Amino acid sequence: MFSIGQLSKATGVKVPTIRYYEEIGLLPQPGRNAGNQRRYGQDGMEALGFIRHARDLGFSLEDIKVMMSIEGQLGEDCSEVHRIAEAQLNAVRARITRLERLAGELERITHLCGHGQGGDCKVLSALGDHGQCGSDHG
Amino acid sequence: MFSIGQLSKATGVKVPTIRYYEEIGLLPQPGRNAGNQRRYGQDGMEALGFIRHARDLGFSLEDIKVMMSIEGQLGEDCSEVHRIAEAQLNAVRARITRLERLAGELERITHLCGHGQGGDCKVLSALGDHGQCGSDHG
DNA sequence: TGTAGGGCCTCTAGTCACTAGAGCATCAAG
DNA sequence: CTTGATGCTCTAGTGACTAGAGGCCCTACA
Repeated sequence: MFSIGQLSKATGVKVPTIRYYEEIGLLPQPGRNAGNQRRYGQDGMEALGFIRHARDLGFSLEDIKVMMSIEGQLGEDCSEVHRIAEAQLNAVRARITRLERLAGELERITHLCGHGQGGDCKVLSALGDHGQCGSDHG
Repeated sequence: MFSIGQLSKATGVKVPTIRYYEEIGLLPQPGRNAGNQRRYGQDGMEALGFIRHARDLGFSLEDIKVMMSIEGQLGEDCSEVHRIAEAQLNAVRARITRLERLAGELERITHLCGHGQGGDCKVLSALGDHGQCGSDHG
């Protein structure tokens, strides 16, 4: 039996975040001790570990809710989980592509700058004028 | 002179977003016509273009506010803008690195799956157990 | 047994960058 | 003169938390 603070330390999820997950129905309500404090068992630990890992992988809480509702069902239907995971993979890949273009553009922009020697700042004008961009980000 | 709708179409920034930028002091308050409707000139167009471009590059509105306050000052001090842009570049690069690790992990996870033929779902167990991860994401 | 301090409780409100909707006024075209 | 699009303000909602107030509880130590 862990207190919320012990659970927090063990999983790296902050105490108010754990309570928030409970509030939105992502974590089941744990038992309470005589003084109305939350007491978690191994299952609570595992559920929170699942959420934490999935959040690290960029899944939304909504996606996680769906996956958790599927988990533990008789003859778990993997196809929905698979669909969610693949959608997430595609989203991540798209984000990478976009960010790489942005990095290129930012690199170009920062190299324009003479580091504050005064005069007009090319960084600012580059930011102000999309037409100067090498690539078609955004 | 443009209406807010024309400005929106020209820049691709939605009408409520333009009003929001004005509300938080990012865009100067434009003039109004007899019927209290906003009327923008070329300067408004340019300011919004600057914001839009910088947002596309991932700058926060706070960063943009600083950059805009620097812009137009006598002997613009480029160093602050440069610092912001470089910090932004570093942040973008870090995000790319992280996302690449996530993509690898997601790829690994989705490939575990037999597409819903029943039985226990390895995607779910992979998500539940960080120890299964190949890399040290998150 | 008393007490000090941490941890825990609920509740409200704030964050960022918008987005949606209500309910009304105004504008431009026919 | 009417109609429908566009505009106005205001409030509230989004996601995923985070911060703070004001109080209760638990544990360790004297």
